[in-house]
Amino acid sequence: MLAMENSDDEVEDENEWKQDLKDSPVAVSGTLNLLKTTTPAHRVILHFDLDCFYAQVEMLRNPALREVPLGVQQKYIIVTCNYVARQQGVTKLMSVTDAKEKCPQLVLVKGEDLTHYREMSYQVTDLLLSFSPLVERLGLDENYVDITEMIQRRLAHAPLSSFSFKGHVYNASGAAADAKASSHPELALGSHIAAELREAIHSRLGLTGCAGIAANKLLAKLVSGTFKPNQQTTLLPESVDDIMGALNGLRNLPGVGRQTAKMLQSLGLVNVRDLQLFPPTDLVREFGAPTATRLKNLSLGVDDSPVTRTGPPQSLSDEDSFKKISSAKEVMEKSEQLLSSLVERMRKDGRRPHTFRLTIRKYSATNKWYSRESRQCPIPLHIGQKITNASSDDAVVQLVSLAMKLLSKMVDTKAAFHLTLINVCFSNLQTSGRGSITSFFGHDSSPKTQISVSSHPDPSSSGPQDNSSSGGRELGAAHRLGTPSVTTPEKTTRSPPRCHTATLGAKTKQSTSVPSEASHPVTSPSSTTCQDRDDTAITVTYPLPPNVDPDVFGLLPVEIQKEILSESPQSTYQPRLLPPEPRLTPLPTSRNTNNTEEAIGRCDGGATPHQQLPPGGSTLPRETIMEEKRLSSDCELPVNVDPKVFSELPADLQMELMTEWKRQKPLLKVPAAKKAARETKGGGRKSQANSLLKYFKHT
DNA sequence: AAGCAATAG
DNA sequence: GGTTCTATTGCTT
Repeated sequence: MLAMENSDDEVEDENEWKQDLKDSPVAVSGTLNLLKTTTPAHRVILHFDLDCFYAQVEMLRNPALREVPLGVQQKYIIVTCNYVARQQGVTKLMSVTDAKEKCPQLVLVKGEDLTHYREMSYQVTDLLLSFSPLVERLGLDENYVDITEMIQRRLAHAPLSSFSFKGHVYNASGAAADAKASSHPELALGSHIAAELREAIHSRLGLTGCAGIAANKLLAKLVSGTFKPNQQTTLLPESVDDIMGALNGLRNLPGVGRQTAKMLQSLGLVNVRDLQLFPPTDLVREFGAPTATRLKNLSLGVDDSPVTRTGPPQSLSDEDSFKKISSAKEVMEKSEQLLSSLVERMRKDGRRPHTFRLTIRKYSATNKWYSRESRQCPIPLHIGQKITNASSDDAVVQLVSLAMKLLSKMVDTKAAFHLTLINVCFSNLQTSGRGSITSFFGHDSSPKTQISVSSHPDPSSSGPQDNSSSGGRELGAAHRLGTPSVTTPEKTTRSPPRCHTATLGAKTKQSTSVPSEASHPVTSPSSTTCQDRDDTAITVTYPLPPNVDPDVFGLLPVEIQKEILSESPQSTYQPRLLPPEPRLTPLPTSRNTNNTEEAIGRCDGGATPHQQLPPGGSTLPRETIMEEKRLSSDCELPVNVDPKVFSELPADLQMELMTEWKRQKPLLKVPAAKKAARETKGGGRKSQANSLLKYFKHT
């Protein structure tokens, strides 16, 4: 990007042009119209992860706990613990009995009530928001921050002199790292910004945490944990391959959960390298093009997903688990408890819920685990009003009766039943017409919206910005509705709420893009139609060189990928558009069924009973799968498609075609694969005589 | 819109 | 392994 600086005479070639368009509306207008401005630049993403969050909050509330081994307990589980306890062998999700065994002096505090954690969590987010508008929450204790703009601003009028890294650099020690600082000025600056944010969070909120600084969310998250308590790590592009390779199993890739890992394992894939090398066509067959592409990219450390601002929550729920509840009366009492607190939370939020859901977990020997079922319904207007308005024990009563109706749709209350969990949930939250809420969520009431740009006063180097100035974004405190601001040192001034975009009512998803007035004299307001944040469109990845499409990238031969990633000569790849290919007739599942037997138990010890694998060649032993790549792929082609011709097509096109052809494949497969795991679902429960209804006249 | 699965912390 | 108490997204009907 610096290279572009002196490129007055440099001709933008088509690819860069297009890339710019996709990359950043702002950069586009700047770049196109005045060549001088810094171009897209690499994104720099910060991942911030609070250290043993619940334990920290408890230690904050009671400082005496800092010196003792502390565990936060929910039911009979230690959900987290401080580092003193960890040194004694206590770990997360350990049972209380095990923990006490390991560490008899362990001090326990109850943590079922998340109120304090939630409040502190939002204070952290709010503090981060005061630095940059692009903050995405992940659970209560993690946040992503897109700090690209902050960096660009500093880079602009910066002491182009010495750059250095704050904190650790992945796979590079002090001296070597410093040498690299000048070749990665954005990341170097990013590391300083990370240090400032951590310091702000420490000094103002008293909390410590880890930060990861990298080119995308995936990498930032992965790197943030490399030095554990209260430290930070920056990942340089040349180390991407290292950090991906260092992952222990595919399960450690964010986005790959248990089920996906299982399916991958059934394909013979157990570590990241396996996935990197696995033939794209086979992956598409198993998962469909979009997921296949995502998985491939994840394995390579490629992630173009934007940091999406997290708004106020889209649902509020309260739940409790227990050994046994088996009577309608107990359900009512429990529901009332839960609803009382939920309604109170809802009232503080200020928005009005329009749908209500009841979720239960039934006990049964076969169905012992993980089956929740739920029923939901609209909330009648008169009940909705009572929630937000005056003290509404009234609302609670009505809601309990609603809950019982929903319950009767799931259990035969006349017969014996056994519940182990109840959850009540408000969703479809709408901001009430011009109320207090409007001012808080005002111009951005949609929970998730992407902000392309903010008109920043520029904090210029440190400290949160003065959010009372321009811009009309008073995001600070946006989430803590009703919570009388606690300890925010610099009280987040809820500035004159100018809800300019009077967007009440239906505002779903859209991108609000505000032209920047800051450093870029935006000149083509019209052309920039920066609504290119559309999910179906081609996505872009920043860590990749400017003219490489990430969707395609994942499908290139590995050598090429690595070459590209190592910043070697530009690939000659040109993004392809779909040719007017005439619709080919779908392959009528002429599946040459698995030409193989099982070979199931492969791949590491097979202690676990592998459920039988999905049909279609995936049951091959791993080596076979690897070797067989090409062959297996063309036997899937429709009869009227020449395999050779097909193989010549660009990989992304292959994927799209294949998805169309076997539109059903993944569909059939997935259920098949999960069948075993989930077959336990008991006999269907039919909605039953509403014996209970008579007790609730309702209205 | 409803219900559920998958993922995550 | 599916604990606890949430919350989000996407698929399917």
